[in-house]
Amino acid sequence: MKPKFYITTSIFYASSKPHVGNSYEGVLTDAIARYKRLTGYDVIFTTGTDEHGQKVQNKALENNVSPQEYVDEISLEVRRIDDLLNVSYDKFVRTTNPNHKSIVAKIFKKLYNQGDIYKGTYEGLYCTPCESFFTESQLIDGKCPDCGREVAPMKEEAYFLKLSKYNKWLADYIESHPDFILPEGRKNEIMNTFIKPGVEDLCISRTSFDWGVKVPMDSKHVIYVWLDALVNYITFIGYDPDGSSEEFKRYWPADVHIIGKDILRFHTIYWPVILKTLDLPMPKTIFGHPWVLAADSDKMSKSKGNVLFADDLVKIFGTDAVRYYLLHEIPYSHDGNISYDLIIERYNADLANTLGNLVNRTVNMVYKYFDGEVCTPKEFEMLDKELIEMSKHLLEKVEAKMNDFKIADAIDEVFEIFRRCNKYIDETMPWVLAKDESKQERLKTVLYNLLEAIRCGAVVLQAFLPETADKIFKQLNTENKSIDSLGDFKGMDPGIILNKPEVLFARIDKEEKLKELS
RNA sequence: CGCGGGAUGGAGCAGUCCGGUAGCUCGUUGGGCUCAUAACCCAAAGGUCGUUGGUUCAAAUCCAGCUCCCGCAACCA
Repeated sequence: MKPKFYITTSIFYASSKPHVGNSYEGVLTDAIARYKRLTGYDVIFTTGTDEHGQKVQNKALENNVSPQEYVDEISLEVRRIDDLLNVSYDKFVRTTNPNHKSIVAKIFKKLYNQGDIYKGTYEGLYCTPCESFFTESQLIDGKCPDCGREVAPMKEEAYFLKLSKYNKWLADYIESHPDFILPEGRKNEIMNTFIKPGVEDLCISRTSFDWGVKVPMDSKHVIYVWLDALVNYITFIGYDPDGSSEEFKRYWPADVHIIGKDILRFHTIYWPVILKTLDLPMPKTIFGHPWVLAADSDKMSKSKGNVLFADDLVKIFGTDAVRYYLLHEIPYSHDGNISYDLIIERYNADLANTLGNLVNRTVNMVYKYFDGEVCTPKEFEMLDKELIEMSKHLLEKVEAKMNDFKIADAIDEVFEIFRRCNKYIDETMPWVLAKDESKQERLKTVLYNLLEAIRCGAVVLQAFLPETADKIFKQLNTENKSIDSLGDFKGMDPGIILNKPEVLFARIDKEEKLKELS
């Protein structure tokens, strides 16, 4: 039986359309999921939308639609963009799902019954017209930040999760599991900022709005959205306090939650405590990825007018170009930039020149010299060794990078092969061999080596640029796409006729394109 | 003194833990080649590694101070 691998994105908060920075998470997670499938894992990959809460309710009101109609639309949009990016999720979860809601209520009740949730009083500064509590630090000139009116101290009944009780346990757990929070810098941040100072009990009910899961037996309270959202990781694979599904038993705990660095706190403090109270094992890793910022290193925001949307980028550059940019150009642990200018640079240099042109010139030569036929290689030389060895050992290099979540470096290992191929062509000069009748066998071997090296690269590329990998296989006219075919450098079958060369990535005239886009 | 991250040739990054010729991709310039998408290959120019001081035979790397940038410090998710 295949080993299992459960991977998730966070679920996107359905208050507005996701920009390319938000979509990044899906692509990043998808690359890992595809890689794991490719390397023999039984993968389950979930993503989705988080649809309750005050902000959603307000947005719906602004748009004159019901909250449900509002989230239906956003959720559909999120899924449409994920699909456009070839994000290969197995389940698209939505927190408005009835089963999910009923399990959330059950969980709440269970924790209440066992004393991990208790009824207490919330004290804060309250603005009556706005029906909202604020903290001291949120106030503007001591007044309500929304309407500017006076606020008054108020008390209200509320439910709390006993975080404080688990503070020590959590600190120990994080310290003794170095891979629990990655990258390491994030772990330190969480420990120093929140856990070492000590966490207070968390208020997990709200009364100022009603778009959410009702607290069982106390229906004027709505369950805090984060509790609702976090448990999606277990409810959608069949967790039930009264008896979980086989699926749940097989896949939980998650192998990795891929989330944005901004919500690390919720995933590394609240989530582990919730799991602990449910007596469930912890996810193996929580990976906090960086942000994708606009070119000037600014956060994308409507007011700044620097928002890029993934679907627009796909229209202009194609799915794999966008995937490539996101996967290869965003650094491992700190924020990266994106702009038309930068995308075009990467597109031309890596996708069009290094990869596209390589495939094109190689297939062309096979046509020109042997009518497209793949010939049996018979005359190897020392010169071939480096290329062959690189191809044979590609997987182990990629594997090492992937295990550290260094996706960009993993892709680069693949492109290293393509760069080596281009160099190999110069070294062997097939066009010179072609003119010499006595060098035909050598020429066949050179071309075979090139085709096979490209095929090896394409096999791994399936994890990152699935569409492009398929196009390459099609030109090579091979179905030999499995990871097992990488070991012996014999994956191309002699005798087959390649398909006619097709341009994978047409070069973009940068000036012209930028002009067109502005 | 709130906590943390960052500052490396024109751009984006690696190297910093375990001091010892500053590396990669791109861009620029020159050359080569002609199978190919003005592509590919080779070479060169370009950095006193934010700043000041310290330790050392030797510091991008260790230590201390300083400057600038960015996150976090919300009962919004």
